[in-house]
Amino acid sequence: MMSKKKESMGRQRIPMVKIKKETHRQVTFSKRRAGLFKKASELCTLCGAEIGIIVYSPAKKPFSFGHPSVESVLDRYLSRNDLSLAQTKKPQGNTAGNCELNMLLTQTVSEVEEEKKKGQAMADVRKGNAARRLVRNWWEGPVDEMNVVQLQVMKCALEELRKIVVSETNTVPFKEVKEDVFGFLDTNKVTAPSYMNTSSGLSNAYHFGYGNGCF
Amino acid sequence: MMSKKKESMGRQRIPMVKIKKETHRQVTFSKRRAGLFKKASELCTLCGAEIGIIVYSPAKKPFSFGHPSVESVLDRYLSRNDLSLAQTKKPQGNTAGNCELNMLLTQTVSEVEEEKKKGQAMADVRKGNAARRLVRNWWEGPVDEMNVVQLQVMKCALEELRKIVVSETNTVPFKEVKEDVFGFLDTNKVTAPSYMNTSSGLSNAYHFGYGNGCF
DNA sequence: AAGGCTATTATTAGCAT
DNA sequence: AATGCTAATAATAGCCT
Repeated sequence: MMSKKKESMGRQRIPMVKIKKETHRQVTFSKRRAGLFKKASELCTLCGAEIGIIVYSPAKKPFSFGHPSVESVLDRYLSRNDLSLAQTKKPQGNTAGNCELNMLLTQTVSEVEEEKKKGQAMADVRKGNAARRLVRNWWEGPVDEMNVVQLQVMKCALEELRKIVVSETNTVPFKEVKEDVFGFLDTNKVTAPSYMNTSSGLSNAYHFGYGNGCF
Repeated sequence: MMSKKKESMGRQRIPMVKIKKETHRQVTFSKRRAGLFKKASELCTLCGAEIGIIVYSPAKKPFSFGHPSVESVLDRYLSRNDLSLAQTKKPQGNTAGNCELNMLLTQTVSEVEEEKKKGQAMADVRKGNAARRLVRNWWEGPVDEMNVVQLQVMKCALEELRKIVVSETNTVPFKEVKEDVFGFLDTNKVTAPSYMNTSSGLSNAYHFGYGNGCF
């Protein structure tokens, strides 16, 4: 009598490696992309978060999700409200400061690595800064190209920054930071450190790198 | 013998609305953010996708995920390096241009609508320009959202401006200085990289809006 | 390729630490 | 705030249509 053994074999566990079969990969991409966006949507609703997601399919087609809009989120991210280094760091006290510095350095290293790969060292040499910025502002240019007013403002900003640096330095044990930061160079991760917070030079976001073993 | 009824009541279904309890919301945010990033990571691995995610917590803290890096993905998105645009649309010739214009207008309208909702008409009125720039800077936001450092810098800048107004108007081409330094009072001058000028609704990504009913 | 359909695996809500 | 636990819900792999 008809107990067909199984209507389907149901969900099967799959190995976390790139799916080889082209068609299969495409299907999985569509389904999981939808799932990802749904998760994002729920996070927005439940927690009042603002999220921007950009996905490039294996075929290089772009997909995006945004709340309240992709632009508003990118906007905020790119304009680095982060002279706010202070804002995010302050509340935590020194342990957090340690972590934050660690993240900042880690991210910088990551950026450097990527820039090297892309062979775009040119733009960086000018500043003696390996990490190129997506968004450039007048104060990022050569000092000798600034006008008097800009220089004044810059001076003021630097003084404020110095205050922060000094106070941070007093509370953060450098040795520990150094170890933490360079520790990840030992791993063979290509793109990013493990599931760790990193603060990018571009807006001090807590950044989460990609990696198969990370999750 | 003590079969404790339940070790836990297990996962409970929760309504898809903003979680009211602050602490609870924070916990959920952390857990689900991790889940979201994991999903993204898996999508990268399984399908070879490139993904950039930016999340702002309810407390406005930024978090990001990126593969190969947030910057590379945003960069591509913003500059519309995406081949799909050129590939699928270019061949069409002027119909494509038409489409692009349409998208630009649509995007602009969306932005205006959003600005209105957010009650930030100010920035637009100031310019008498409906189309807001993608990239904004911290000093363009409400003063009460600035942190101490930002306020200090802003104060400096304003003082410099005052000096100019008071004593240098006659000798210094005010207009020029103003545009250079206080570009933040006129976003036209600030920051926008060349590729931002290009029209179109910001890359023709397939976009998925936020909404409870969407998923 | 885009939607259903389960049987399974994966994620996570509520608690406890 | 972060981690561990467990029962329950949610996502989805493999098939079909």
